[in-house]
Amino acid sequence: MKNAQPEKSLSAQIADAIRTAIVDGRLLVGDRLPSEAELADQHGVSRATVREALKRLAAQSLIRTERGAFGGAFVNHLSYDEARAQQVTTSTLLLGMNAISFQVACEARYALERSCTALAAERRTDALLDKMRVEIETQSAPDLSDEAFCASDVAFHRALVDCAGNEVLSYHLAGSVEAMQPLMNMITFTARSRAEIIDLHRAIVAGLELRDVASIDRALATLEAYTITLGQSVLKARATR
Amino acid sequence: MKNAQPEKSLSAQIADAIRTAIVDGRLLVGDRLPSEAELADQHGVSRATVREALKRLAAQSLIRTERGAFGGAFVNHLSYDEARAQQVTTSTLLLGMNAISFQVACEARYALERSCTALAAERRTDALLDKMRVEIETQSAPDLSDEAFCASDVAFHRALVDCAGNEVLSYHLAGSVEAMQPLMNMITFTARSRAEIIDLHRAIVAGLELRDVASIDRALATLEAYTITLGQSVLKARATR
DNA sequence: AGGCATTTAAATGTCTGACAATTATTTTGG
DNA sequence: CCAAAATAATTGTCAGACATTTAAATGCCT
Repeated sequence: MKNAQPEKSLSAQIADAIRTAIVDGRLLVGDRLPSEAELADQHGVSRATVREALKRLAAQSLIRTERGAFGGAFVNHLSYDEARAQQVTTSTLLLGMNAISFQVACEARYALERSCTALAAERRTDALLDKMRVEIETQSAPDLSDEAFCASDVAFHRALVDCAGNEVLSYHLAGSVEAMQPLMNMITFTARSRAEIIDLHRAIVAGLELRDVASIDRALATLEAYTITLGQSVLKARATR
Repeated sequence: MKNAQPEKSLSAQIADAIRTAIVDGRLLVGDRLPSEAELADQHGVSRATVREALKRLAAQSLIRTERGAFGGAFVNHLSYDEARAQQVTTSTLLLGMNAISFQVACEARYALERSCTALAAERRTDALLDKMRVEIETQSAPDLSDEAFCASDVAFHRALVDCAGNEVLSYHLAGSVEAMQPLMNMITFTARSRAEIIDLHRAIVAGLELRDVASIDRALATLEAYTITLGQSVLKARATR
């Protein structure tokens, strides 16, 4: 069994040691780490090296630091929002760097989204349905920018996954769908295509209201097919330009 | 519009600036950043501060550093494996810290997994089916440790999502499912329960072979219900102990 | 005793300058 | 022409210093 990285930098090694302690539960949420000076002593390195290690952990939101007396580095309580923000950053970058075709991205997005329809139909609340109706209203504004339309679209689908009433599922789905948004944004929406999309959004809300899973799935499938068509026409237009 | 963090540390600000440049595409994969000394000059800070900023970015796999002449910090090509590893770290920690009930985790896991069944049935390859059969064989070994059984279970489900033949979907699903494994591991498997699970795995493979989506979904639903039952009995045993 | 201002101490944030270690390139020597 | 040695650029690490922040301790006045 060989070591994967025989000689990582000291700051990376120290970061790994602390990270492992956190993941394994030897350090609990809210625990305070020793001061930088103490850590430097314990590991036999300089304070600068310890600080680089701590910054690595801070970048992963594993710890937070507070200044002043009785400050220091504390094991952070990772919130759903923080975790999702990180997931979105990583995933967005990954997708942006790997020449993903629009069709593959679209297929993945709607496949993921369909995973919550059964639970969403069962558990949808009036508050979330209202939220979705409000977003549909927003999307219907004739002078809305493409950017704002997309933002409202994300909010709409976010509400849809929240309908499933499972916070873990919401976290994963919202992160995944949000990360794909830059790829989805390749499309420019005409008034006509916006109207089509809004109609499908209405169908989704109606399906949720009636707890009719099949109709929601049909609407999502139609939305997927329509989005792919739009994407292809955009690509074709670019190619012949 | 107020600034969220009016005064972040300089190293955090510099890290943000570089991160934004990467995400926005002003820095491309493979590009070399200026040397630490140059960055220090450009931002009017010391080299130590720049180094802390770079370590933050390295922790997110956004850059990699090479030593020596013509070394430096390079914009990293994020691979699916690296991205998934990070996603799993973050998600695992999030789920471990937030008192997620076993039932909620289980429900989310199988909901996500079901999102790929239709595509998987359509596109499954013989190679992946064989892989799944091999894992079933592994799981059938009578002297297998719980740990090894779980590892093989993960590999089996990983192959299932790969059947969908969509790399983006594989990335999201594999990461999500893997992150939930520690929660799933609360269960200790008896010989009897292992046999039940293996039967359901066989049913999944058979369903894929016949491209029978409904039977795969049934098997997954049964697996979900059975897993939740197992989890509840474990919890009950602990409570009365 | 109680409240307010000041001091103090502990910690992180930053800077400076130095040296070690690494590595591609260049030079040198045969 | 090729191999060995010198070179230069760059990151990794260290030591020490000072600035800044913040909670607690202290002291003073009412």
